[in-house]
Amino acid sequence: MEKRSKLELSGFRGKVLASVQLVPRGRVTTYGELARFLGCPKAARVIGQALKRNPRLERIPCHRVVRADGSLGGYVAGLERKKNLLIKEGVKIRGNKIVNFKKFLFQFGC
DNA sequence: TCATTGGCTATCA
DNA sequence: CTGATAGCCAATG
Repeated sequence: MEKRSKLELSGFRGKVLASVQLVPRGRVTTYGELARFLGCPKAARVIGQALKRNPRLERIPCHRVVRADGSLGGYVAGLERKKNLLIKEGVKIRGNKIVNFKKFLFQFGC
């Protein structure tokens, strides 16, 4: 085992954070897709934990991560904040869900 | 070991 | 279509 910097996080969290950073602006991903990409499709909940436990909120675009059905899910800084950011990126939102969500969905390995 | 969690799927109104 | 509800499952602390 190599020694890791303090900024490096343990397995799952680190993977999640790294993967989220791969999501370009104007696109969104889901916890489930992330989990599947990491190899644990059922670990979607842990993805959320990792995102909320991120080392730096500004560094991780957690606002680009939403639920599988397009609902915003949750956000440390408040759902309104997340909504606002997504709209700013060009995502249309109705209520607490994304319109044409699949259209903005970013898939890993594709 | 237990409790917690920013979820997922399925089902119903 | 939207929303509300019920089980499930896996990592973190």
